[in-house]
Amino acid sequence: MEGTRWLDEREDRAWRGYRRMRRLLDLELARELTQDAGLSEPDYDVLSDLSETPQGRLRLSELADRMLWSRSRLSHHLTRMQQRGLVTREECPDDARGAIVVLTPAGRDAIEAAAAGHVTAVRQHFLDLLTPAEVEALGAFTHRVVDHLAQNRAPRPRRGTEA
Amino acid sequence: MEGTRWLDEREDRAWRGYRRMRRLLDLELARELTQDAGLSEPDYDVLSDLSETPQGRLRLSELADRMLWSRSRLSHHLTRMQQRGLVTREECPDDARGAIVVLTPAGRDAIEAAAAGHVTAVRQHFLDLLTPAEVEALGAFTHRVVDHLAQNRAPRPRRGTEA
DNA sequence: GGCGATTGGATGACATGTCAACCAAGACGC
DNA sequence: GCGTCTTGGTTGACATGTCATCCAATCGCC
Repeated sequence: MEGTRWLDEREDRAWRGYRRMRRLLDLELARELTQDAGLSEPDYDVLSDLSETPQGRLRLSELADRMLWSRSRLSHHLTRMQQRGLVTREECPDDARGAIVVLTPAGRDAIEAAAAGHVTAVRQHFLDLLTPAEVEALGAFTHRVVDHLAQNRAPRPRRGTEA
Repeated sequence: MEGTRWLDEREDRAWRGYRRMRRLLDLELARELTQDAGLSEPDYDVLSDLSETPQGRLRLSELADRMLWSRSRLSHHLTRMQQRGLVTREECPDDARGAIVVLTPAGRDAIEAAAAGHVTAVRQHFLDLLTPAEVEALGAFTHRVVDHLAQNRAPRPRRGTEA
């Protein structure tokens, strides 16, 4: 790795700022979330994704893909959430191997109780500190990066010829 | 929480993009780092922060503060890194309670071997996908957010009258 | 319709992170 | 100097995440 292009001052500032912001924002959002709603960020994400579907139900693997989680992680996490009464598992009619994750009424209550406060926190500590142009730019470049990264990865449900 | 201002389309796009980018970028950077250098991201961060000091040595608490880690987390992690020979602990001359974390030659080698590849990956999957104006904007708003978040938190080394 | 390959999901062992004690040493008031 | 309060760091118990493995059900192909 001889001809490495190191980061210039501007890039270094951006990269460090990004990472520090991430960390602080995570800490703060997680703190408020547990305090106000008794949920962790992963909890919130699961409930949020579920609640965005019409019936509050999703195949486990579908949910895992949306969240970019491994099936294993999700399965473990669901077991814990299930014990708290936030979700349940149902059998899948069309594929007997499959599991359907279902939002319980308690889970629905939990996310509805948490959502407003969480969005407010996201605004207060992040979005509202940005100018409209910055928000626009953020949307633009994050999606560009996502598209780029989504390519290398997961050559769609296909033969595993990669790498 | 009646009058919640929910996210408009632009904000929602930015927020989702941000979170998805984070996740994908983490996965990819961590993947390359372990593969090419046998280090996790936390490992890399510890080594990187240490190597930025003139002597490759830092008080444990100072390092923890820089990284925004709890002392406990750092202590555990150092124990593991120490077992791999990447760092050592020394007694602190001016404060007998204190511990000084020291980069070993092997640790120095490890970070030097990893750095170029990591920076290249950061460029390839992130910075180089942004226009100079976007990099500039990223540096600007992340630091703004960091400053904001740093305020609520940690009322400096002072009496603990908070909250 | 039967057999090997793949897939969906669960599980156990292990790595990592958090939280709440704990302990020794410094700081401070007297 | 000596109680008491705080601080720096470690530790153990526990929560969470990862990885490899396993099993049953589906798929493909004949």
